[in-house]
This record gives sequence, C-alpha cells and structure tokens, in this order.
Amino acid sequence: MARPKEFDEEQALAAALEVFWEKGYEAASVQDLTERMGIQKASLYNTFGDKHALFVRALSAYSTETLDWYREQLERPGPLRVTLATMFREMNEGCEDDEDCRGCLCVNSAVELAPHDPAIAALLQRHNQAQEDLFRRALERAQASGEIPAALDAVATARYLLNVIAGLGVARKGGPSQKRLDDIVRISLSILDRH
Amino acid sequence: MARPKEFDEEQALAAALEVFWEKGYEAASVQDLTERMGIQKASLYNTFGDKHALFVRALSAYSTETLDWYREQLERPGPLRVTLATMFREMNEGCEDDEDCRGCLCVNSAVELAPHDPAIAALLQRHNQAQEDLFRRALERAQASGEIPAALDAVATARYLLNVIAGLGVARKGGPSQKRLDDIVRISLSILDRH
DNA sequence: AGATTTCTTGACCGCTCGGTATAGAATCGC
DNA sequence: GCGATTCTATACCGAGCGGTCAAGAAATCT
Repeated sequence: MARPKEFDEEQALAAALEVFWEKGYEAASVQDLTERMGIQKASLYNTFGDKHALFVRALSAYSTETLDWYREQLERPGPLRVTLATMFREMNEGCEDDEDCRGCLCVNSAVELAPHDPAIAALLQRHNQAQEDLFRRALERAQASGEIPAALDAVATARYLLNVIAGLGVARKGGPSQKRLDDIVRISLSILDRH
Repeated sequence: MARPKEFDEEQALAAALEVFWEKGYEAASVQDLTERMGIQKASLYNTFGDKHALFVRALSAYSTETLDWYREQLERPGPLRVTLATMFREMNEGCEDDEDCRGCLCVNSAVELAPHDPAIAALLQRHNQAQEDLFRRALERAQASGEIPAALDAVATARYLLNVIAGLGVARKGGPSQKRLDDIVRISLSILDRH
C-alpha cells in the first residue's frame, strides 16, 4: 500500500460520462475530460488506461444505469400502456429548453462509433438485446393479464418500441417542439390500444 | 477568363459526400477528403471555402437528393401502404452485409452536429419539415381515396413515420439482422392497417 | 524514523489537424 | 506572342491532439 488516490474514481467516471454525452467521443478532448473530472492527465491514464478505455467504462456505466431504469419502470405494477406513456414523457422531459440536447448516449455512440469500432458495436448489441428482453417480458406480462392482444408478436413489438426510442433519441438532438415529440409518442403507442 | 478547373465540381462534391457519410464530419480529415475527391488541398479551399462550408454543400446536396427520392416514391400511384412497405424495404436493403453501415446522413449529422452547430441544425430542421410535408400530403391523399381512416391525424402520423425512419437510420449503423429491421417495419406500418 | 510505493504535477513528445502562402503551370483574351 | 488570370502543386504554419515521463509529494509499512 502507498499513497491513496485523492479523487473518487466513480465520481470521475460520472464526470467523463457527462462530457462524452454532451460532446461525443471524438469531440471530447482529453483536456475537456480532465477538467470536468477534476484530475490531471497522468491520473486519467494511470486509472483508466486511455481515452478509448475510459469511454468504454463510461458507456458501460451508462448502459447499466439505463437498463436499471428501464427495468424499474417496466416492472412497476399497472397497465403497460400507462407505464410506457409515463416513461416516454419522462424521457422527453425538459429537452426543449435544455441547451445541451444530449439525447441518448447509446444512440449517439451507435451513430458515431458502431460502424468502425467493434468493441463499442458489441457493447451496444448486448445493451440492445438486454433492453429488448426487458420490453418483451413486459409485453408478455401484459398479454398474460389480458391488457394487450395475445396475437401480438412480443419480440417484434419490443424491437419496434426500441426503434421508437432510438428515433426519439435522434429527434431530441435537434431541439424539437414538445408537440412533435408528443405526436410521435401518441401515435407510436396507439399500436397497443384497440384491436 | 483564365485557366479552367481540371476537375468536375459536382463530382468532387459527390466524393466528399461519400467521405462524410462514411466517417462523419469530425472524423473525416481534409486529407481523406482531398484523396477521395481527387484534388489538392488548395483546390478544395479555393472552390468550397473550408471544411465546414464543404460539409454544408454536401449535406444540402444529400437533402435535395433524398427529398426528390421520397417525393418520387410517395407520389407514385397505388396504395400508400404498399408504397411505404416498398420504400422501407429498399432503404434497409443490403445493409446487413455492407461493411460501411453509413445509415442516413441527416440522422448522422443531427446526432453529431445539431446541438452545437446552428447552421446544420437549421438545415436539418428545414429538411425535416419538407419531408414531413411530403409524408403528410401522401397520407392526406390516401385518406381522400378512402385507403386510410380519415380520423387519423395526418401531421402526427407523418411525424411518426419520420421517427420510424430516424430509428431505422440508427439501427442500420449497428449491422442489425434483417429480421430485426423487418420486425420494426412490419409493426411500424401496421398502424395504417385496420381500425 | 526511514524505506517504499503510489499518486500528483507539469513539462514534454511526435503527430496530425485545418488552413495558408508561394511558386510554377496552363489557359484565356487580345 | 504576350499579358492577365486562375488554376495546381507543394512546402509550410501554429495549434491542438492523444499520450508519456521524470520528479516531487504524500501515505503506508516495518
């Protein structure tokens, strides 16, 4: 044992996540990162390896957090349609006046990095599969309870919902009107309504 | 008059578009661009101004081309549902084996640049409005012909369809299975089916 | 206390970035 | 042919990039 770190690794990672989320991977310079993390360059490299490794850790943390959030929401009792409407409303909240328009880090990373970065592509694929499973299971529960038609293809519908979310992630980057987002959510969820 | 250019400006612009489409704005270096455009650095700066101006021209050209394509497709006679299914299939074609996974340049640019680049954000907003209008008018025609319920909100549904397309643009970046894309399209279009 | 180990600090590295200046070649009007 | 003009080619620029290194400071161990 010797001299301990003067900074909280988790806290520094969270700060790095913020920077990557706001700027993207390429546009986030090591200087941007160290400033927001409150540490020196050498500490970053000693602790996290390099910029890419830091990004992988940040994206992994983001993936875990958001999956936890989705799980918590989707396993909440009550009609799935209400749950989904609430989730979507919460996701789109405060993005009109917000200056940053960060969107969803997974969407951002898929667009910026997935085609040329196998490690990121694999991470995102695992994330998508996990998210799809969460939605599929929620749909199957809603089918079992009779809320939603049993004829509906749960896997395909889960993928559909993920696609809606990805689209919203893009829409949020452009500072859209709240009405536009509400339109999208209303129509997207109407698929679960009657039949 | 004096010495004429040795290269075709439109052709060079098309080559630049390819590079931006594959790599994104930041990751496309001026060297990448000049190599693919087949011109020298000074020619690029003399002809197009700077990298950003070149990108604006490339993105504008892309916007025009794709809007023309959407218009051509949507004004084709026949049931709108068939037209949309054909469009979506064509969009997703050959993206599984393709190595590049370029997705949609508008989506890519919205994610990478819109929050921090007002010029690009404005350009994309105009593009989105134009695209929304095309879809809305097609929906209204389909409503007039009785193919689609008149009760349906044409504006909201147009926005919904644009959102589906944006989602697919993200999905295509990750080299998804064809089945996943087909699932998304099938469920997304089912909104126009019965009622 | 002293030796050891790890962290912090800040200077430093080579490289590539977007962008420019200069010189020479080519084409025009006359 | 000749001058004017505008192209191409290449060397070059300062700045910022990601990443490293050496030295000093601080904490733990015996």
